[in-house]
This record gives sequence, structure tokens and C-alpha cells, in this order.
Amino acid sequence: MSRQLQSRRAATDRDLPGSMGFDPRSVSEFTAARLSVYLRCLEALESQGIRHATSQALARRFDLNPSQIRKDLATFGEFGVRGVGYEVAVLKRHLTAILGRDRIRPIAIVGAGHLGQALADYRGFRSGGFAIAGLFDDDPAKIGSATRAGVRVRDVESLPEAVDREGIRIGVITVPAAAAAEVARRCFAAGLKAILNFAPVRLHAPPDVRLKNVDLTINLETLSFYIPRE
Amino acid sequence: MSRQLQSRRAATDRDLPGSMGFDPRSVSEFTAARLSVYLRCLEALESQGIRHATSQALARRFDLNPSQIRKDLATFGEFGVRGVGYEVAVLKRHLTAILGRDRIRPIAIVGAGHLGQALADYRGFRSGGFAIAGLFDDDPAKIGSATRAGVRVRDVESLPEAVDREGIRIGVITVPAAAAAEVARRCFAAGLKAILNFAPVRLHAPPDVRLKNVDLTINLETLSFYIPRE
DNA sequence: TTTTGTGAACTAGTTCACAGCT
DNA sequence: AGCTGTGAACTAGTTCACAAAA
Repeated sequence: MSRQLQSRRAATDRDLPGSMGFDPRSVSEFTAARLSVYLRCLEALESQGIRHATSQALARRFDLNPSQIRKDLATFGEFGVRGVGYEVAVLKRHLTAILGRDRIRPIAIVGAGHLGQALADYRGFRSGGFAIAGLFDDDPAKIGSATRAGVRVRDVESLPEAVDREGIRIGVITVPAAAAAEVARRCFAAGLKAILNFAPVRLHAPPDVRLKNVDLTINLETLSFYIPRE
Repeated sequence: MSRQLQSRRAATDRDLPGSMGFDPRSVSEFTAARLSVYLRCLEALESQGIRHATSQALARRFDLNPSQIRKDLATFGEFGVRGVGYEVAVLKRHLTAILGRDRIRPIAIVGAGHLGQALADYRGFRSGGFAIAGLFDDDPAKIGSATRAGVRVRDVESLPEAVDREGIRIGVITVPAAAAAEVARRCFAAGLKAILNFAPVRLHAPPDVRLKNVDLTINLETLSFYIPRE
């Protein structure tokens, strides 16, 4: 299964789920994450005035295999020219569309603690094509206050309305572990379709919501596992 | 290759690299990350007074397969009792030793921006057995100041000395993209053996240093890739 | 019985190697 | 000649299924 995308069709076909010619669910998370890396790289190349790149040249920048890159791209169409390589502008345009980077994606951050506030102020999100549409909390002491960079903390009760009005699809959970399950439920109920969870608990999402856990403690512990003990 | 750990040896053997009876390098990152999840779960079970658990019972808590758990554990020894299951205290003790959770691991955070400060103040690290040994920056305006929770910002020039004196092995990089490569070099030179990198650049580390990238923008973009576009 | 520990089977992800264009 | 696109081969990770032990 899931081979239906490997066929020799052009990227402009419009006969699969949605309006984009491919079904994202059949693309592995590894591939999706690499697309993001490729796009970032192409933006850099373009700003350096480089108009043209081969899979080999791209592969050297990360430590990746050239066929990996070609396979990843082939999932979505034929963007290269045999014997020549890829035109930076063309490939960038396609990846931009594939990743939805052509519009600004509003995100909601739930949990205005240290981490939530830091993320709300993080400039990398804006430059990455995201916008902090709202920072929410349920603590009356925090609601109405603002982060260092001036993002106002809103009442989490107003989340559904904000999601609705501002077309938010993506939520970031930065509440303590104990509150995470309940907050996740609120996010699902409000209509969010993707959740990045920083709380140190495994949440489980309904089938139409994509969830990714970024557990900082587990990341650190995994790293430290590999340090040789004397 | 790397099958040498699957044999029927007991967990107390001391004949492999280091002093712990197994070579961490031959353990996959997936397995290592799950060990951390298991240990956290066992701590919870123990505090609830539950003395005993089967792989099936553990598997139900996350959405994992019971044989996955048994295989993960079997990498390190035979900790269970056939027909019965695992004794929580016994398994917890072994995982605690395997993950090095039996001592407090000092970490250095380099980059005292929003994110670095938020991480320095994050209580989850402390409760997870880590201690913020130092928060470093090269900006004279920041050096000497303190985070909300009172962590002092130190001069990054003093990193090697701090690493040496305080036995720090783990570094967290939270500087802007442009500074990351140079900061990483300083971390390697100072003797850090594991790096958690939040800067949106792929760094490459010497072979004796373990590096993990946590790129927040790529995480968000990967998530948003799976949201159905109308 | 019951449940572990583990080869065997399976599935997913990566790399190879080459046919097919330019 | 050179590089893409892609089946085939390979490698890593997961799940199955059952012998071994309590």
C-alpha cells in the first residue's frame, strides 16, 4: 500500500484527495521533515544567486544521500531535468506549494509559562512562515499580561472563538504535564488539526489530528544515554 | 552486526566497553528514547504503589506493542519473570542504572535568549534528574544578569573552565542560526560529549560527540504538511 | 496456565545501480 | 557525457509466534 504516489504522473494532477495531487498521509514523517530542510536550503541558495543545483550538490550540504533527495522529490512530481539537475527557482516554487509555505500559517500557543512565552517571542517562527495568532492560559494572574516582546496572554476560554475567527489549524501545548490532557481535549474541540506537544506526557489524538511530541527531558536523557560512563 | 547484545547474558556482565555490560552505540535511538519513557512510567507506577507490571500492561499505557517493550529490555538483560511479568522496583532500578539516572547530570545552556532562559528556568529538567550547571552567552549586556527564576548568565569564555570543574558532559545550544556553528565548535573544544541543538542549522559533530537537532520550525512545518488543505 | 525472551517474518526507510532523457 | 527518476537490493525497526521457564 501507499505506492500510489510513486507513479509517473506530473505534479499538476488534481485527481487525489484534496486539491493538490497527493495524499499527505501516505508521505512518511521523515520525508516531510526533509522537504522542510530542502526548502530552507533552496531559499539560501536563491538568496546567494545560485540558480541551479544537482541532487549531489544538495546532498553535500546535509549529510544525505543524493538518491534520498531524488526519491523524496519524486513523491510529488518530476521537478528536475535529466543530465542537468534542478532549477532552484522551480524546485523552490514546488516545495513552497507542497509545504503550504505560500501563506502565513497562524498558530496558537496554549500555556504561557516560561517556555510558552519564549516560543511566542521566538523570531524563527515568523521568519519560517508562521505567525503567533494567540498565546493562551487559564491563570487569571497571567491573562491580560504580555511577554517581553509584547504578545498578550489571552483566556484559554476564548480559544475556540479565536481558532474559528483567525483560521488557526496548529496548536502548541506548553502547559505542565498534569494539565496537558485536558488542554489537548480543548484544542481538539476548538478544531485544531495539528498539535506540537511540549508537555512530558504521551497524548493521544483523534484520527484527523496530527500530534507530535517534543519531550525535552526525553531528548536530553536519550542523548546522555550515549555518553560513555567511565 | 550489532547483534552481540541480543545474547542470553545476564545484565551484570562487565565484559563489554565501559563498565556497564553493553555498548550504547549499538542501541538505536528509538530504543534509547523508549527506555526513558519506560522509566518515567515505572516511577509513576511505583508512586501509585503498583509493585508489578507485565509488558502488556506497560504497552497499553503508551500505544506500543508488548514485544517491542520486551525486546527493548532484552537488549540489557533479563529483568522479568516468565509467567509473571516485571517487578516494578527491579526494572526501575535497572533502567535507572542504564540511563545514568542515578546521579544528577549537569548541563550547560549556551545562548541566553528567550529560549535559553526559558529552558534554564524549566522545572522539568530538574525533576528529570538534570541540573542547569550554567547558562552562557557572549553578549556583555546579558552577562551577569539573571533569568526570572534567578539563573545567572555567565560569559561563554568561561565555558571550558566550568565544564572542567563541574564535570559537565551535556550542552544545549540556543543561539541564533548564524552563531550556532561557532558555538558548537566551542562546546566540542570545551569537552562536551552530547549536544542538544535548537538552532535551525544542521551541525556536524566529531565522532565522540552525540548531537541531536530539535528544530522547532521544521517540527511545525512537518506537522502543517499533514493538515488537509481545502 | 501465564508471560517472558527471542528467532523468524514482516514493514518501513535508505542506498544502489542503471535505464532513460537532455 | 551527465544527472534524474526509479525498480531492486539492502538495512533498520517492528511485530509475530512460539519455546522456555515459573
